[in-house]
Amino acid sequence: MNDIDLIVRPQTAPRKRDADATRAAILDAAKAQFALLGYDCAVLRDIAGDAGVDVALVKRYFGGKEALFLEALKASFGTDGTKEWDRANFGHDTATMLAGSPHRNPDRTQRFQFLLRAATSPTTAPLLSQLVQERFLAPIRHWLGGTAADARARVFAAVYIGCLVERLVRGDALGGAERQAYIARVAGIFAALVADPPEAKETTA
Amino acid sequence: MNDIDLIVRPQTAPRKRDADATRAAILDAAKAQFALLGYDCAVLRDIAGDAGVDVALVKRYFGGKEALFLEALKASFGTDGTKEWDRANFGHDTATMLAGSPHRNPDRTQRFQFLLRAATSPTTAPLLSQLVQERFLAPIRHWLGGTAADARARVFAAVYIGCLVERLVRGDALGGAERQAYIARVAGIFAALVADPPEAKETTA
DNA sequence: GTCTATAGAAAGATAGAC
DNA sequence: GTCTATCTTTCTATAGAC
Repeated sequence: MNDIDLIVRPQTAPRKRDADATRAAILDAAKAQFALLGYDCAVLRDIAGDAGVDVALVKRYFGGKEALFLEALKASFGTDGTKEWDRANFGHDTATMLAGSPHRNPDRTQRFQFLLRAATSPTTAPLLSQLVQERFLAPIRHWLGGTAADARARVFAAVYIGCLVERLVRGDALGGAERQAYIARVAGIFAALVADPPEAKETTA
Repeated sequence: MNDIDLIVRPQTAPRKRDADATRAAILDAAKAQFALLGYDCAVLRDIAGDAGVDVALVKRYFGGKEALFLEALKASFGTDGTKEWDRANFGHDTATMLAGSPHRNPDRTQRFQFLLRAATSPTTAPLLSQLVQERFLAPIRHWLGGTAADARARVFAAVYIGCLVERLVRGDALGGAERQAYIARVAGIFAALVADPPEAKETTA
């Protein structure tokens, strides 16, 4: 963040000497790098570099790459929980978010990207299936309620994930009528999943 | 495949000396390894090992890791095209496939896994966005037709991808009533996308 | 608390023997 | 056509100086 310190005093006082700040800086850089590159391609040197410190400190504060990843993982599963979801507007709000550019909500996007990469990396995937169950699928299932809640939660999660993946692949945001149609379709799918009986009509907005 | 040759004649005639067979064996092993581990984690030595040959032959036949990957990529985009999709039963058939275990259709699963890993690897992702547009999204858009075909194609692709990701994360197949509910929901979503007007009712099967 | 220096492993590329 | 041997790079991990 603020590497002016490094330039001004190169050797004598190597850094600000604040353990908590250093730790936090490393963790932030790690979350960003793991989200961007995945566990296997992320490099401790670069993470340390982004945080403005030396690699050795990563070991000092976290013990190693895997431990650092686990810490970043826990932080990225932070509760954007189902608590505050509103049954009436959820579908439309979420669809609007998914139709937009990833840059609109960089923090959320980074967290999702982190989890997607973690889930698709052969090294870290085993760590996730349980966490996904507990902290993603179970809350959705509970929030949805009703009959066949498990199946509906899975479809729900699949659509959500798929839209996010699709958004990552297409870089730019949709616009105009296509955007409106996209939102309407996705909102309709979510609405039908929230409404318990499968005969429920798709609502357009 | 047949490494008895190696055991019987260890040095004198190292292998069967069949260029085409060797090339094909390497390519098959590469497709499997890239699908399983992704570009970054896949190791040429192991690919060669699976094919029953030495690493040096990979260079000889393909030139290097990246060239080998590109070849495997082209092969994995093989046309399971929209040509033979049946408008009436497509939704239900696809949903049934998606509800099953990945082991039911290992070849298709491997191709998808290859593409998913390729799309999420920072190294290979840039190679894909164009190919995805041309050989995945465009055919779907064309097959769907009607109004807002692009938006519908994107939602279609998102649901498809999401279901496949979800299936990869949950290892085991669904069963019983949950399975039926899952199929009904997913089939309904596809049916609504195939039917042009967004006011279309979700059909259960 | 922070950095320098180095060890050790792994993997891609390449040259040359058979 | 196929394999052995080696070079070079890259990254994690660790020990030790300031």
